[in-house]
Amino acid sequence: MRDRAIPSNGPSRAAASGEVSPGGTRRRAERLEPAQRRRVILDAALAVFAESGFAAARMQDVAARAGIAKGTLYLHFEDKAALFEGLVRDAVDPVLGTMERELAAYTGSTRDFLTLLFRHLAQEAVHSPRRHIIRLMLGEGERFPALADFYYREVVARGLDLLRAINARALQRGEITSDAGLRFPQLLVAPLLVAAVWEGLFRRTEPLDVSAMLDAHAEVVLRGLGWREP
Amino acid sequence: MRDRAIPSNGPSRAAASGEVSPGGTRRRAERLEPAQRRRVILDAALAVFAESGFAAARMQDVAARAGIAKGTLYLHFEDKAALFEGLVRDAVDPVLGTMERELAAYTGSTRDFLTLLFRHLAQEAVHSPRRHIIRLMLGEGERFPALADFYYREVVARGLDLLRAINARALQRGEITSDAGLRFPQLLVAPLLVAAVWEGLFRRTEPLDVSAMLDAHAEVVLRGLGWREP
Amino acid sequence: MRDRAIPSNGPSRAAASGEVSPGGTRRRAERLEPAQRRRVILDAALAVFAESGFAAARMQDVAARAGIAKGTLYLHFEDKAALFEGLVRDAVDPVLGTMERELAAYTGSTRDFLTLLFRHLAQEAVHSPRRHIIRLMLGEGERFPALADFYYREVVARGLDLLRAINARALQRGEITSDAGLRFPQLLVAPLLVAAVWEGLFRRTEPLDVSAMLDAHAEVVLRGLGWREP
Amino acid sequence: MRDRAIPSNGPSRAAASGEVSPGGTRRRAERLEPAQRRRVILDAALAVFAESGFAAARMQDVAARAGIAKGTLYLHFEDKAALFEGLVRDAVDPVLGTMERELAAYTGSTRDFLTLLFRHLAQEAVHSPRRHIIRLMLGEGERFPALADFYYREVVARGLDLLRAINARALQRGEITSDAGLRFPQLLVAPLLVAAVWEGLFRRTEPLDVSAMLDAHAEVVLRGLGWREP
DNA sequence: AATGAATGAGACTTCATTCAT
DNA sequence: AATGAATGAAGTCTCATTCAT
Repeated sequence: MRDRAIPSNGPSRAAASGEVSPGGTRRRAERLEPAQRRRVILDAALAVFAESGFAAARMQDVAARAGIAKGTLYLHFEDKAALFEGLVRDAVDPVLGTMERELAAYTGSTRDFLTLLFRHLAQEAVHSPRRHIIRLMLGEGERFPALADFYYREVVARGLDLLRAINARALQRGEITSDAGLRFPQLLVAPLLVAAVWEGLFRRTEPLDVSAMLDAHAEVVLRGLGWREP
Repeated sequence: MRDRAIPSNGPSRAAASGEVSPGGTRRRAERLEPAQRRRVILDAALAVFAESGFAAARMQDVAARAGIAKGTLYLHFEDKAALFEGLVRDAVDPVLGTMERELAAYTGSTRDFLTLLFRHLAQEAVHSPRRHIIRLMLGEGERFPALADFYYREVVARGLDLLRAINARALQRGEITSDAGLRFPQLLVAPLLVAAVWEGLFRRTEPLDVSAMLDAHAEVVLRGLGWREP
Repeated sequence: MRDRAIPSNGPSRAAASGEVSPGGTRRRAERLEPAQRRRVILDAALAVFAESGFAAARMQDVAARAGIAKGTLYLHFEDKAALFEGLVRDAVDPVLGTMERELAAYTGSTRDFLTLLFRHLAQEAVHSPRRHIIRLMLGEGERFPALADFYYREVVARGLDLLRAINARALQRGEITSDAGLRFPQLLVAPLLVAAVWEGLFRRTEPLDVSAMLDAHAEVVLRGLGWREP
Repeated sequence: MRDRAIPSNGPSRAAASGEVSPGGTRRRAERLEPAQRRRVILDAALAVFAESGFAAARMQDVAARAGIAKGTLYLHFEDKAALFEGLVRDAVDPVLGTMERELAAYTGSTRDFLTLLFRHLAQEAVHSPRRHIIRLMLGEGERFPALADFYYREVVARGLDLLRAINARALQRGEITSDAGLRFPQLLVAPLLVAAVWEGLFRRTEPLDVSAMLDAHAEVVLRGLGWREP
């Protein structure tokens, strides 16, 4: 067995009798708009890659979960790596764009905006189905440099830019005094990474109240940046 | 079909007799104490698993890097999963124990101790060869729940306890006023996780000055906790 | 270590494109109905297992003899053991059913019926391709208890029941006087086992005239059971 | 796994933790007379080969059961095949020699001698540790032609000769009238083969009263050969 | 477009055999 | 002589990918 140290709980393959009966009962899947079919496949792929990681994920399982035949996958994606890339690229989310636009329009206090942002990002990093993307990047990113680059550009850099903009405005408005968040915007989102990782690894052992932690973080970091009620 | 009444799958004569085949001159590795051999294997395994992740790592590569034959691996580890577990378990480090003892003996300011701690942990998480362990846990941990548990107990829980102790003492001494770090010690180490991940994924795209970031973090978080020079 | 981010282990281009490599011209086998393919595989498996026994048989050889690739075997049988079981189960033959029906319809003398039965069984045990099944069961049966059970139920028990019925009828008709064959029907077929084994082991050293032996057996055993011409 | 369809109940190899600790506690075995050591090894080998057949038997298990190290085996036997051959050759038993001598000296009735012979052979074929040799020959004989020859010469031919001698004398004495046993002495021992096989395969499913069967056989076959109380 | 049987490279693991101690 | 760590060929089984239908 290749690597089934922890057996996946996907569809079991072993007929009890040891005889394998090929030719399942699946009917020919109905023709779908390519874009819709792509959507279905990517959703299935996210689930399977999230459960197994890249190398251990089986194309067969992706196909099964998408309700199509193995061969059909290859009509939409060149190969497994392309599917993985497609998955990550596709999951890059409108959240950032939304927040960028909201920031531009926002007139309220930075404290409130930050609270809003954390809530959005926690949603994204801890509860959305896309939360798995983060773990996948952590685990496989080093072996997909092009993908890490892409992810950096599309997600990380934009996110950090957004945070810098927030900091810059807060400084300019006199809400905070420290430029630490301008120099290292990572400090503002670091707890989100902790939350994402924790949910993946230690949730069962020791649950974490993510919201409370993020509230505490907001409080600490704002005070730490020299927050002064405007 | 060739006669297989007397199969011979022992070491090939050519290899055994010391002939040199072009491109592969490996001799029989010298006999080693089991503990030493184990050490050699684990070092090799760390390198290979770090580079490839669990599923994509090849036992063959581990063996080659350890300078031994494939079969020898299995004299020391039941299978690939056991090797991986052995790797993680073995890498649990004295750093925490050291810091725990140092904290007990430390009489200086919490600020200084925190600075010291960050420097130690950054060393561990960003520069030590064991830094890969963190990424491996991030990537594979969900598929090795027993290992995640172990890692939680031996590393995470102890680390968080240490941080709680630091916070409690600082509060008691009147150095800080907020109990946020007592409730969520994760906030103190979150940037270390960021650093570890960044080095793995984005180092090439956008280097990060980890020391400077950690200094900024210390400054922000201490102020955020209500730091007052004692 | 070579880059394995995008491993390729699909069919090699050379093979897929129909190039001919010297010494191995195998083309992709034509698609077959699962039942037909199964038949082909089992025939090949019988040959290979018969030649080598279970442990020494190679799946590769079964595949080659079936004219398919290794992997195809596993589309039809879970593993090697399942293939072996399928082989034995499948070989359970209509001979017994036929004889059971013939006995019910037979009105001639028991002597004649027994002669007929021996001829049939000798065919089965010494000349049919299924003769190997017997030796396989002898050699491997102890390591496949479920299979031994199955074989007992489907072949041995039914065969002995048939022999008991023959004995009972002969007694009732007054053709014989001894109930030894009723109590130990095994005695009637024991020479068939000898024949099967002899052909496998000593044929080359010392050929055995199976027909003559069975004729002698019929003569001796009938007289021994108290045969009296009806 | 090579073929562990039915796991041997030999010493388990899997440490629960997955870590393998080489360097057992076995002390260096005391020096033994080569002949004695050979004896110990062959006894161990019989047990292991009987349980697993040739291909699936492990030299390691033989060594362990003999209480010696793997390497030591090779001081006494060239290789695995030689060990197997040694096993079979060595197990050729004095029973035949004894019976040959007893026949020469025997003055009683053939019926009594036959009863005695059956009892001896049943002991050999069903209860002695050497009973496994028969199954081994059945299972592996075809792949060890030299061994099958040897076995034929040393056991089968001699046994059949003995039976022919018995028949010849009985005919000459007028105890029987048929020469069927002279032409096919196999008929006399066929039930022993059945007994040996039955014990190996069907004992658990359906026990067989071997003694009673052999008594019935003696009765039937003697009567069948035209037995007349002398 | 969709299917899924067929393919075969390759990974893990086993174990007969060797040989330095 | 005895040992057992070391070796590596070989075997089973997996699964990404292809292609005839």
